Amino acid sequence: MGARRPTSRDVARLAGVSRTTVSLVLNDVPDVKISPETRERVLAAARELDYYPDVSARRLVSGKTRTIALVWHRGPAQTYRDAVLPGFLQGMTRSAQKMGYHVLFRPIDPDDSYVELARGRHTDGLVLSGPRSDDPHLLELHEEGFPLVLHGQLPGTDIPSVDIDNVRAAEMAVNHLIALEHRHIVMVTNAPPPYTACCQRMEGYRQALEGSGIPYDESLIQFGNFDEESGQRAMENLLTHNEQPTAAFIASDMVAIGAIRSIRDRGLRVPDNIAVVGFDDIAAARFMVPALTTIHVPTYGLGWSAAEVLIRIIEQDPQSQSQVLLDTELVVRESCGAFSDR
Amino acid sequence: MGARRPTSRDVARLAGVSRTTVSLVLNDVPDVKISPETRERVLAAARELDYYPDVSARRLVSGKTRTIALVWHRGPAQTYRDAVLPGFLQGMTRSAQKMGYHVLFRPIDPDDSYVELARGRHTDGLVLSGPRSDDPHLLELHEEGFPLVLHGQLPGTDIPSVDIDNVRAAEMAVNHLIALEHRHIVMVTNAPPPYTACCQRMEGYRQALEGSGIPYDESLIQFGNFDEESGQRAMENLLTHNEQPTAAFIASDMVAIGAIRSIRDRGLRVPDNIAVVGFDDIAAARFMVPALTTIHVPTYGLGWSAAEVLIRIIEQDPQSQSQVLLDTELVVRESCGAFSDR
DNA sequence: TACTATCATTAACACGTGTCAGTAACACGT
DNA sequence: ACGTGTTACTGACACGTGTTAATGATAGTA
Repeated sequence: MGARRPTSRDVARLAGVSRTTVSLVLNDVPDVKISPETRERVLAAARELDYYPDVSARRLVSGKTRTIALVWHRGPAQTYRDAVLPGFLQGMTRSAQKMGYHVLFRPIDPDDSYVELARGRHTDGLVLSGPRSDDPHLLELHEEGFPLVLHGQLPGTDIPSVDIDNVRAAEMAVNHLIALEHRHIVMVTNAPPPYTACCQRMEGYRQALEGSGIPYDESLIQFGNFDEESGQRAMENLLTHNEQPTAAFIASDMVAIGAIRSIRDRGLRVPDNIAVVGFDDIAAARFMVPALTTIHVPTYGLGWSAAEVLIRIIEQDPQSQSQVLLDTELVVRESCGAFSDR
Repeated sequence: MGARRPTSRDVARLAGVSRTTVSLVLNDVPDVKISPETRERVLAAARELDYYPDVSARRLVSGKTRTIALVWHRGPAQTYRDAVLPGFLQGMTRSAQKMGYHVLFRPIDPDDSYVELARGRHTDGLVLSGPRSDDPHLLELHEEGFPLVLHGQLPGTDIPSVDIDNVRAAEMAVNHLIALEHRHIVMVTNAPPPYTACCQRMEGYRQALEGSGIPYDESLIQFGNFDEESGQRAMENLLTHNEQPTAAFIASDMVAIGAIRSIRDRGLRVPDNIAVVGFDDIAAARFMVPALTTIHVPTYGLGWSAAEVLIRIIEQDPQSQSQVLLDTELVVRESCGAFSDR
């Protein structure tokens, strides 16, 4: 009944020392001399009582929570973001755990707020994934000096961020098609132009073409919008209004699924008539027929880095590098036709 | 510089009242009379100072953290579990949020522990997903009365749990094949027999067959092991050692992907030669060719219920129902052949 | 007027920890 | 004998909140 959970005072009493000594021993405070036998007596008492210090009390006095949160904005790209979440979250949590931090998960809709996480000393810092540039709290918190890290870039701010190098990734994808002797390559973006990643991937497409002396033609680009349906429509437009391309760079696997459907609907085959390279390497890419050649995004690494950068900032580590760009990898499967010529 | 964050004492000073009054007003304590003008003065002061109460202090005194954790065991079924995580976690978090709780995410490897989450007053309760029956801490915590909810069932305990009705789901899947006039139906399980879900899905398969007077033959069952490769091997065995079946119930989509590959390798077609029904409805199921007919698992609902049940227990709500079984849905696509006869 | 009831407010304690300044006890060198 | 260090420990305060019992003021009765 009255089995109250033990406090450090109980441990002190049992070990016959003061509460201070208990704290010093259990926290291994450096530069403090405790005789070996006293130390052992304290440890034994703590073990006997199955004592665990109360984190709330500890946080109150230290002013640190040793907790960070992942604020996960929901939006139009829901299915895509669901594909990213497990890797990102696990990477972030592992990294945080390694440095002694816990992770709070907080999905939010466009309208609702997350400031209380910062304001009430709930967390020591936040990782924000998928924020809109018009987020009212974002700059406010940043200017107050509250530790923040973005997943994805927001142009025009100096808020630390973690992202992939979209330009290089897209360039790599298109270069692969060029190496397969394609010259007439269309593109469907992952999202509308307001999204930073969209423009960056277009830029990579442009650089790859120009690097090989192929003229860059904007009419060969259509904008996708995260989902299959947008890909189907975009590709339909491209096939209707242009000379038939031999290859397509679709800057999102989800969009690519729709685009491929549209190619098939015309009676054309992938990769024989049109080679396709996607972007993201979602789980389904491996299982499609033909398996999708795509850009692999290191979601685990992104989460890991996000936590690492954030915690560096929290602990005011001067060597904190604030803009991290991770490399991607091209995963060659079947849809690009690299293996199909015998 | 000295811009210390405001405390309730600052608010009290600014409003010209005592700290107690501030607390009473901001917490809307019932059965306490505060004059309207005082109340307004306090609220104004709090607004002006941008005051947010310190959660650590609040937790210390109340003894409640209003936080629950999701303990996510990693294991052999990694890719499958990654497919479940987003739905479950978001469902759990939404539900918790609605009741004023926060959610901590904690992935753990088979060896490492999670007891500190319970012991240090870190959380008020835990949702455990994918625990092994030999988990040493599990019963210990439960017997101490610490609030726990399992995702998935553990036979032989009375620990509250949330799961789908595997037996009925499997029965539904097989009945669908029977309704399509299949009589020779093989089965590949999702996992080896130690896993509860495996036996339950076998039981559903048996009940469906016997309900239609089809003899139940154990030699028509092979055990899968979460991944594609196991499915490929299992189906290969079935096709080698038995008369060729007309349909297959594969109790896991991931396993089904391998099984279908093995069917194709024999020169057979799905669903024309062999109809296939899977289980789980992972994201890829929609995109496969043919699209996979499967059992949809309400991951969001499972997470939602888990949090709901857990919080009921924490708040000692007497109407807490401790064993929840959620219904599943059969998603008819192409692989079962329901649409292929013209 | 005196006594009671209600109202609005507050002083004081408790929650469990980290840590600073201080204190005995003892050894050491001159 | 006296000052100086060192060792091993402790008393007391602080962190910011929720809450109970108490208080003064005001109104309502007899």
